[in-house]
Amino acid sequence: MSAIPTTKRAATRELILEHAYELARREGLEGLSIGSLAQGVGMSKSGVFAHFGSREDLQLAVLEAGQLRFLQRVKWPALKLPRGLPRLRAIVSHWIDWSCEYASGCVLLTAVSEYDGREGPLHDAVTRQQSGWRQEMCRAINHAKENGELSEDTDPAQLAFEIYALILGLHHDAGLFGFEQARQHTQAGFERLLVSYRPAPDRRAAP
Amino acid sequence: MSAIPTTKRAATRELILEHAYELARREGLEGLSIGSLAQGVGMSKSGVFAHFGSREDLQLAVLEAGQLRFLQRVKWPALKLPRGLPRLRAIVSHWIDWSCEYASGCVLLTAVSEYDGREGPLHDAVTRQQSGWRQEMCRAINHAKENGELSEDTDPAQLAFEIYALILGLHHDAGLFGFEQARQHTQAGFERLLVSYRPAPDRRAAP
DNA sequence: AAAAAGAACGAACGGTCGTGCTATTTATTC
DNA sequence: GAATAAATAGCACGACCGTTCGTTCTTTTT
Repeated sequence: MSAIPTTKRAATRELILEHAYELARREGLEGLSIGSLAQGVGMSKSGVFAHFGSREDLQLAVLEAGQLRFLQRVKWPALKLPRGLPRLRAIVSHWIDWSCEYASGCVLLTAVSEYDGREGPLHDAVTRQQSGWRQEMCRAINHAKENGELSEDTDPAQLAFEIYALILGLHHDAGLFGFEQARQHTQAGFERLLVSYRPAPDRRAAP
Repeated sequence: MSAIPTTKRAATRELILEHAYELARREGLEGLSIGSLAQGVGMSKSGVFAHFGSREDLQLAVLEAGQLRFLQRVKWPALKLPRGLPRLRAIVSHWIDWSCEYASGCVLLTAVSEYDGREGPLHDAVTRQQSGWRQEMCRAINHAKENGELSEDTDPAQLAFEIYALILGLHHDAGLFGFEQARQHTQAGFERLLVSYRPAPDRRAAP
């Protein structure tokens, strides 16, 4: 999944992070405890602890691991498609798949609500992560706009917000009311957005 | 804020719940600890504890208190307006105000992400709460539809989902990127939704 | 084979948690 | 004002938390 570990140390660190990521998906980064993590990987608490200088560093590492997974599941495959609407559609499509992969518990999203009110390294990391991704969404939207696939007066930040909102709705509803319905609402909402932002047809060419 | 307490017991219970609600807004229902709550109200842990048979019952009480506050801030004022689009607009407007009231930390929303993966009384209460509110949204949308203020092929559940998603986006962005921008995006998104669901104009009357 | 380095263990610390118990104080009722 | 009931305090328990420290076992280097 990532680079081949060179040292034994890096290998077990990777193993720990894998378990930690799964644990954090269920319990959140705040609910991630070293004790249960150690039990999960079959090590002692201190053995796990030694790989990260502190719990906070462990949480930061898990956050980063989560971002890596997200990017390689959502962003990278979309980069193969041409800029503009196809790539934007791919991003949203992969994003929906990613969100549906497991019923509930996206580490990155949970981290937002866990740390947006506090301060510290984790808050900073989450903020950096989120604004970075939002920026990428804006870029993808801008490409589509430049291609003439979205209306000229499209506000990229506004559309990015609306897309993000749909994904949040997906997470919300999937956990509460079930998957399929949530997925359909999200997809329908996205299509509706695209219609809403569709460029005005050329006056002369209207059917 | 609520009914006048008759007994001393009910009075201090109310007082505790007020503090607990504020605490849960910052820490979530899972982060709500009896120790810090007791310190907040100036009582002993056991004194506070005695008012609720268990921590779980305390959490349930806080959840209910949160819902009461939400309804009387968002729903009840909107009931004064006529059914249909005016009332729907009022609901969303009050909802946005409610969401912006404090930077971050809506007990009801936080509770969703805290309990949608687990099971137990809290999960059940949250689910009941959320599906109840969604149903109310659908009813308000249906009124507007019956008034001819929304397109005849409006899917109430779909629109309710999209409105809810916008509010989730508001919470998300407000905590991360600041209030004003988030509020504007939310309001603009809602207006865009209304345009998108506007009923088709009478063929003969088009300007 | 001897020596140095690295990784994991196990026990323990101080702290906080929720939750029972038993007093003691406070309010209500006669 | 005394008697009774309710409300709160105080204390202790066991569990879990993150963290530290010294030891042991394994691996690599000399």
